Amino acid sequence: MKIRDDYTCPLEIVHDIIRGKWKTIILYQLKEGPKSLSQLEREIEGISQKMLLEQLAELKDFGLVQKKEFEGYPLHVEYSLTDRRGQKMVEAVSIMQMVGVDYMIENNMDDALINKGIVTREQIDKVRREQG
Amino acid sequence: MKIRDDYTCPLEIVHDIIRGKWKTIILYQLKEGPKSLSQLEREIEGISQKMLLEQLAELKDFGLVQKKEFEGYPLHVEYSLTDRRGQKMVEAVSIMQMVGVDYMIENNMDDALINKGIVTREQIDKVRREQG
DNA sequence: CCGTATCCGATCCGATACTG
DNA sequence: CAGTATCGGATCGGATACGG
Repeated sequence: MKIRDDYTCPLEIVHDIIRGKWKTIILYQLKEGPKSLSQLEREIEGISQKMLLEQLAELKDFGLVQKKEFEGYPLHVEYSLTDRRGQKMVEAVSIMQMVGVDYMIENNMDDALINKGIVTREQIDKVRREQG
Repeated sequence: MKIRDDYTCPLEIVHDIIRGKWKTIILYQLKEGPKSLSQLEREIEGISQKMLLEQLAELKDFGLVQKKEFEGYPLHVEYSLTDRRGQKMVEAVSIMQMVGVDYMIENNMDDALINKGIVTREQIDKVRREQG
């Protein structure tokens, strides 16, 4: 994915960014704070190093993620959300997360949610009562 | 794009939905209210009927969009956001829109924004002063 | 006006091998 | 640990034609 330079609609460009397979998950992981490449690689199940690096580079180009490199060996870098756009974008991602939870509850995928500690049985029951 | 049935992470599924080329724009258009197919086709520049129908079907499968069919000729249908998930998702899309605007302003793509009536010169100047 | 089917090039992404 | 390069299959999306 290459960021063009002739966008006429803001959504177009954001969408070009978000469509990569791993971007939302990466942003969501970085919500917890700065992380190293290997850390992200461990925490994001199924991602390859190549993909991770590619997606991070694009997020950086778009000003959602910034990179800090430390001197010395072993090499160490830290990726984190940018103050303005990165943080803002994570707000959107967080809402999308809620929408996903809603869908999973409605379609009886509760177990996966509970196993991952994303919600508790009690919260699901509450939502169920509200939905009817 | 097919919605799987073995998701373990809410973001995964939302991302599967959002990655299609036109979904965010369709959702954003529907924010204004129910619209017919042909109306959407006219308003979304560059989209083909095939794509529009495909994406609408997926949005419907995921419970973001609902469809209402009217009797008689000429045929008429109305697509609209669903009350809970559709409306919620558009909140996320709106935030993404803001992020896109931010990017375009920072990268001197003001003209496109102003031409489309998305923001005014004054608003941009204000943002510029805040950003420095 | 609304919807389905097919064909085909563009792109995405995973695996793998290699460098500083 | 962090990053680059390449290759090939899978998927996506545009064009086009056809049907209710």
